Amino acid sequence: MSTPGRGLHGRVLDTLGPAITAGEYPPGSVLRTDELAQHFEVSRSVMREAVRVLESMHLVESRRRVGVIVRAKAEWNVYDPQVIRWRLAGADRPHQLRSLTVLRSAIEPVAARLATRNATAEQCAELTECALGMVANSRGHRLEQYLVHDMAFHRVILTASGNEMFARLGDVVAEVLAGRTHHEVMFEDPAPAAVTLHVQLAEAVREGDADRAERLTRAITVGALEELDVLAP
Amino acid sequence: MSTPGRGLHGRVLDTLGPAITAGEYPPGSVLRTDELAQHFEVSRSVMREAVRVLESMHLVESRRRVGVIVRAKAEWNVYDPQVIRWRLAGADRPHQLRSLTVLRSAIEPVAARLATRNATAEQCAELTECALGMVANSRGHRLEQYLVHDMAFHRVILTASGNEMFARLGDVVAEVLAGRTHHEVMFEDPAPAAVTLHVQLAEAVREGDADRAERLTRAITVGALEELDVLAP
DNA sequence: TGTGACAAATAAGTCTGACTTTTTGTGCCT
DNA sequence: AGGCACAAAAAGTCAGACTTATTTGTCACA
Repeated sequence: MSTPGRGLHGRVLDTLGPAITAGEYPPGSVLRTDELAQHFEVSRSVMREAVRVLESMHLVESRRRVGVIVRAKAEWNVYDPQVIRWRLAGADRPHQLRSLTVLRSAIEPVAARLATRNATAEQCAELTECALGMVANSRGHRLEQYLVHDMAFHRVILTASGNEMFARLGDVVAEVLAGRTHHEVMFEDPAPAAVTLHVQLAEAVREGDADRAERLTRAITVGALEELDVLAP
Repeated sequence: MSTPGRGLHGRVLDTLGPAITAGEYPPGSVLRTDELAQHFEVSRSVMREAVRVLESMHLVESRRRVGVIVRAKAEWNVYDPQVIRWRLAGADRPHQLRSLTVLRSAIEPVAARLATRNATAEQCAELTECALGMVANSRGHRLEQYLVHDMAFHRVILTASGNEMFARLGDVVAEVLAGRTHHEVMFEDPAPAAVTLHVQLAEAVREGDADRAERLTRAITVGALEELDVLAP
């Protein structure tokens, strides 16, 4: 996923970013650029670039004569895909996963409703294709293939909504879905009911039935939330 | 609002960021760091820091032997508050405002529902206070004071939801509300119906009536959408 | 004519050292 | 106690030299 190690400063971020988002430095902690540069064995210019990136994510704040101050969690740019990845890779992964699933439950029903108005013929076809792919891989422990189609399905819905803010959540939703398959307990085949819902949703979008599309999507996301409650009570 | 001019690289971003988000450089355009540094009359190190920030926002991509490539709009981190501000300040402000209002219409009803479960006593009190403030300033062209309470109201709802992803949209919603008052045509006092809805919503949250809270919030956001349709058909 | 390897050109990337600027704390003086 | 001047500290800025990856063009060879 993404692009690890695009330059020295990226290498630094790969360890400093997760450390900060994991809460290893309590808010208000002060880091000094020179010390960090020494610690990571990079030049000050490289370290400064890394700090600038952290600053643009609102993870830290750089102040003259003081140093680099770690900001409180409430100020972080939690929609930054990089921040999301770091947090999903860290200790509060379950908490983060829940937050994102709740976000999905708010966004996706509305996106589906909009998709019934804005989806192109190609997008409708793609949707049906994805749904069929899910059906085809819903039995016999073909979880990996199922996941591919599931991620594609939701991405198409979000894109077809025609709202750029929704569309950009495609990566996030994909990450959540992938997380469920890869990290959580997921030995069994997906629930048949969920598969059916996706097929019906593709139908509803194709037919332009906004209410039905919204209702079906709500059912899907409620299912995802309940699944979370079972796994992490 | 935010922090303009936090260093030289910030000054550079203040003009380069808006230029890129305004679409002045078509996707695929190649910028050269050295030329930019000359143009802005800063050293290369400062220019590099600015580029790193743009890169972390996925506005550009830096490639060796090639230069700094402007990414397609679809790749931008459109949830980055800085990007949102730049775009709201630019030419496609109406389009951006609509995207954000649709986002509100998806998020806020769910946030309000959650708030009925998670809001603290203080937050309920604050909510009522804001609603009263809105009532008190709803007549006689006290738009500025009305706005302050309106922004605070929605911020409390989002925070009280207990979901950090929702909470972080407080700034965005505030920006949208402020935009409506300051930039759009807004000579008249707010619609009495809207004011009433806020008062009732504060009530519903206090009483823990989830369905009513969600329904009322939906009414508020639908109102905001209709208002947009009237102003920019 | 096409293809492969090799060389040159290019722009980003990195490092270092010197210098500037802002902020904070301290301690002296009233 | 209050305020003012001075000194220290750390980020910020700059310039220049050097490194490295990548692209592109060329030339020989099949």
